[in-house]
Amino acid sequence: VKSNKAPYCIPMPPPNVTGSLHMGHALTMTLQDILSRFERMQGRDVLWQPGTDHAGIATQLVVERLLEKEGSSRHKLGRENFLKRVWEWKEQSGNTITSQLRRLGATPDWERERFTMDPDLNKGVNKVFVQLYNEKLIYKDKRLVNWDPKMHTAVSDLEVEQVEIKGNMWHFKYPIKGMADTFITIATTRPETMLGDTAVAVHPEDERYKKLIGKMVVLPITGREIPIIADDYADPEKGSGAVKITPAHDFNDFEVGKRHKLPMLSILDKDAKIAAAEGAQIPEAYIGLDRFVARKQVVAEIEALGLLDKIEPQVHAVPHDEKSKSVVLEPFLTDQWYCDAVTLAKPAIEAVETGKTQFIPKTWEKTYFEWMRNIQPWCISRQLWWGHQIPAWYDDNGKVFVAETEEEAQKLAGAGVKLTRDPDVLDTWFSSALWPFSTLGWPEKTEEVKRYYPAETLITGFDIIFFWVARMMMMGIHFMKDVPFKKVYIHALVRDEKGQKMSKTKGNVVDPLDVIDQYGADALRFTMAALAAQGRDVKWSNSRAEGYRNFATKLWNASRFCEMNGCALKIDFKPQGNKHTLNRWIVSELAATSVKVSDALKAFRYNDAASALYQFTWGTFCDWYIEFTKPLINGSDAAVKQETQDTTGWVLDQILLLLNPFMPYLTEELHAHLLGKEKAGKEDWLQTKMWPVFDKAVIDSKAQEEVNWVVKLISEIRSVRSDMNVPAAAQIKMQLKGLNATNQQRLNTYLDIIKRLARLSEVEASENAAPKGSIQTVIDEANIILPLADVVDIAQERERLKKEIDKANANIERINKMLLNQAFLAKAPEEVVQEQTEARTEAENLKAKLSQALKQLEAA
RNA sequence: GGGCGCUUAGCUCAGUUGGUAGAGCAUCUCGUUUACACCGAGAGGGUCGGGAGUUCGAGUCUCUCAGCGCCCACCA
Repeated sequence: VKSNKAPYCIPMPPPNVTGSLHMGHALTMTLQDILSRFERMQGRDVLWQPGTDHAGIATQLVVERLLEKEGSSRHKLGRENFLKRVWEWKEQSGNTITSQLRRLGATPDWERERFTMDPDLNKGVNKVFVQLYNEKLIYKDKRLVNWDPKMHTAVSDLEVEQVEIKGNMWHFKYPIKGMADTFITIATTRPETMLGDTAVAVHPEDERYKKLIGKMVVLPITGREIPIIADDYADPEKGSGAVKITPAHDFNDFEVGKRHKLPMLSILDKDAKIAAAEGAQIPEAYIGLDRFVARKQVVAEIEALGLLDKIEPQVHAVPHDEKSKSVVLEPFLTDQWYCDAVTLAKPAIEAVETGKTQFIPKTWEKTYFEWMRNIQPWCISRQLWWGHQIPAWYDDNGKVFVAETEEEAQKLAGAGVKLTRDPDVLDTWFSSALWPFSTLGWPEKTEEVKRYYPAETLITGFDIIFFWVARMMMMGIHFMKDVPFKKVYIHALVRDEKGQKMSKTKGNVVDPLDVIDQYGADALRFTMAALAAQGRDVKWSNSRAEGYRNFATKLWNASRFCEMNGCALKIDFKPQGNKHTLNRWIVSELAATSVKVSDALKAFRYNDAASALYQFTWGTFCDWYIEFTKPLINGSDAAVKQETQDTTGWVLDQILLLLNPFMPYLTEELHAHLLGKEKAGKEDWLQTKMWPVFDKAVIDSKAQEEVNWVVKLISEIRSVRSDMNVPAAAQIKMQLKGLNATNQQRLNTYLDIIKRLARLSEVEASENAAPKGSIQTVIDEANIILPLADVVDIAQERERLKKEIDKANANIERINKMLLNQAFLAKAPEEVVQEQTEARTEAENLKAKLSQALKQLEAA
């Protein structure tokens, strides 16, 4: 704790221990690292809190597969040994991801690394559970859950993926008791569930069935009698208008069943095989059949009974487990622990409404609200072994005692009462929900809790807004009486170049480690920043990465240039002391860039920050400044030479500083180099330096104007030369006609530079008429005349001038359309009118000069 | 069914209060200059998905149509 600095906390979304670095990590961690480094350079006491998540199901699956290969299983091992095995695996392989993060250059506070199943974090989990239980915000309930018949566990609604499957709609005729040859037809996509039907529902207003309400149906196969009930749920428009009700195997039917107090017959076991349910009267032949086998069996028997009305092929959505994909989940009636999310969500919604927590971009708040306002009870128990075992104990009568430890539970139950612990574990997201404070040592009253809660910023992907962000909000507010973070920056997901989600099955996965091998970690990071515009997705592009690798090389070469030309870094260099315009200019441009970059980062506009740095470094510094100053460095004016060398070295170092959050490896290396050291000591590290803030005095707008004119002149000459196919090697003459005093002065000052960069042999400012066979162009008030009598192609020059004149004409016309419009003059702001008027004058001036040049050409 | 978003140069994308459309890559031309060919100089290329509206003025605001994508819910 560096107590003299303002704290800045950013909790790292803990990657799964099972994971290895993928592009999504590379993106999110890069963005977090850039921000962490940036804030550190602002002098903040930054805590970027790292750690890993135990990832219940995922990890258990990994180890179970391992066991399977060994011919063993978790059941053979038993719970205790199995857990031992998982821990062993975690010790060996669990830090793969964190070491990969180091390769990426991520700099969280590694010494504070936490794991969601660390002892102190477990303590927090138990405390939260017990308190919520005592507040009646956690309770046990028998409801339908999505059941995974392979893993034998409840699965979160959020982890259910609806997959479109080609199936059938079977229409069955159910006979009505006491009415010979009268049937009521129902339709179903899951015939086997009919064994558990406990009613048939029709709409109360449905004329077709009104008279049947209250009658009994004799359920085929089982012979059970079930009532025909009236319920709004039955939609007369759908199917036959009559619907079978299977409360224990369908979420809607469950609600209907509750309304009508229907029996709930659970006819499947944990493996989703048909099981004998009390009172269900399922024939012996069905018991133990797999659900899909039973389906065929039921259909066959119904058909044999002559009760099959028809079969229609139909595509319908079937719930699958998001992770394993292959497993069809089953609505299953079980006892589970629930958390009263409805209650907890209220203040969490309010916190975002009042702006205590802000989403960036703001549009994600809608997503958050949408879910939070319709939130369902959160099923927090899982029938797994790997995770936080629920701190609840039962006596022989099934009475439950919830306490943080077994001793306390025993106290509650009374001495001598034999207690058995609830075997279930908590949903992984339960412990992740506590991450912003559990990692700081809560429930202990630590310095860190006081200092770093709430966090300033959370950076994460939109895919876990519900899973994680929302839950942290609920738990944070409930237990800490304050939001867990003030800002949530939601970034997109990384997709491939075609916008497809990366997946192993599609084979379009880009491995960030391969990218690092190929282009370097710095290039990967810079690319991520450059691609991270606040849109929906980040499409990975190898060509972009290649471009930024080139950028790194460019910077490296610039540094080499500095070294070769005596441009060293002087620690006490003061840019405001510069005298030469070029040096004053580059410092001004640098200052402007620095502001752009920090403004962009403060607004999470990483791409803007990246492009400002790219442009300044490559365009302004390398392409112009270094080229401009070569003559100065090789020149005879010792004072100017020294100042230029010092400025060059210093600006390069400032670039390294600004670029350090993005490209930490290269910039540190070059910085050390600039200091003349093989390897820099800690005290020299850029990441410990302050972000440059420039005095306004350093910005010299006159210098900027002046140099911009020179740039424009050179560009103009180069463009014409190229257009007219003047050989690059040819040194030609130039005459400037009509030059005003200011620019004449500038011309003299930069004569050498202009000659060098525009490949000119002689330059003169004179009012003489353009010699025959010249090519001409215009810069502001002056004509640029390049006499090339022997080389120039008159016809080509004529074409070129005409084209330029056309352009000027079009421009004038466009502006006239505005300026001759009374409504525009009346309603547009004065400054816009002014602007356009000036633009017109300029364009007319240009046109006049070009036309004159054309006339001269024709005359010659 | 409800919600969100996207459609801008050949490709991938920027474009923050409405005021003459930008970048990288790709393409084409030319390369003198010992920091750099992972380079330098120059050029071409867009009626901003279609239509309507608001406005003096729309890539930018509103409506509408079309195509694409995502999320949630449902599917007897």
